[in-house]
Amino acid sequence: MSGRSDPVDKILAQWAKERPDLDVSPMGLIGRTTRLAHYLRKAIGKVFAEFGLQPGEFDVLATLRRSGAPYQLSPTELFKSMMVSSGTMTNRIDRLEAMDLVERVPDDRDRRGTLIHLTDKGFDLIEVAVTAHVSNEHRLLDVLEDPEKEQFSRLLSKLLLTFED
Amino acid sequence: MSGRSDPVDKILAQWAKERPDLDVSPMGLIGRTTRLAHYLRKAIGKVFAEFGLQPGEFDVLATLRRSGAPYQLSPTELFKSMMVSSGTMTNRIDRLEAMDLVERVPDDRDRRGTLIHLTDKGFDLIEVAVTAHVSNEHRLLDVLEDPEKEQFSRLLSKLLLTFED
DNA sequence: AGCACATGTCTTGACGTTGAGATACTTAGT
DNA sequence: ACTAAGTATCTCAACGTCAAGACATGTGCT
Repeated sequence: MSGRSDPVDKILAQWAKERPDLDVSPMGLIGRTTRLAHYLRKAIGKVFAEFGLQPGEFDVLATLRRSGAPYQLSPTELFKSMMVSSGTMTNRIDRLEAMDLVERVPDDRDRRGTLIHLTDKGFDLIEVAVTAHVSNEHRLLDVLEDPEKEQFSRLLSKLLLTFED
Repeated sequence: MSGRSDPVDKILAQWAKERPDLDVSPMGLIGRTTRLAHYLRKAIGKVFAEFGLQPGEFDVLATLRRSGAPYQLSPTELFKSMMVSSGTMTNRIDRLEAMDLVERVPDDRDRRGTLIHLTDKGFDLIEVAVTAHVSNEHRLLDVLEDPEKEQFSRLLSKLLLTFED
């Protein structure tokens, strides 16, 4: 059988009673996904806060870090990879620059462009922050067995691919 | 094997190269979840917009509708069930009231309280909006086989329950 | 070369949400 | 009855995000 009931089950039961003409089963899957994302975001954000970072700021530093040496990307590469608007990225970079975690350097190849470069201070910070973050993520997924995690990822990926095209 | 690769796989590969000391596998599951939630939110919001509603406004109307006759709940019941702050709920109710979709009525049993009541206009609107919404949700999950949906829901629920306590 | 269109970044105003606090009312204990 | 703590709702300032547009530079076509 399926496990204990969660709040989403109650919602589905209400709809079944009020609108028996509708098959509201997709609400279960979608509602749980958005709800889970909400909790994950919150739990993960707590760790970021310990390092004085907001989620969006962490994302920028992490993206620069994992891009490898020389740890710099253009604002456009950054905002496209994290699905936010260009204006949002400008603001994030402004804040990170004020904290001396990144710096704007002119792009020699394209005089319209700027490259966002991780400073030494930014590198050191994201290095420890990522370690704590990943450890936290392990903890959050602790209830799932390894095969469950794999299956979960497979299903997520299958659905995700219908959007990423 | 697992299906085609998605953008999250690229992120994991980058981390594997840059930080081989870390087991970043939870990033895969969590990253896909938040990413999926982002796309779902966007795709679902389009349908709401067709009815002149924002996601949060739709949520309020839908919660009132599925609560059954007499279609009224207190602001506190509303904001707690949808995990937003009380201030957010005040704003949403203000907007819905300006559209004549809900009305504030005094609570006889508790003079501090107010009950948010779905107007006839609000009822008629959410009735058609929910129908369109559910149909849209079916479409969004079309790629998944029925057993996959069940498994997906089970895994989501298992993880979700670790937060809802 | 010259011109039209595309691209990169930043600016601006508006929006929804948050969290802290204010106010009014209720409940429970003495 | 009275008081202290709790509850319900709203207010307010701050914040991050977005969408549209401005401006500068780059690219491709004739």
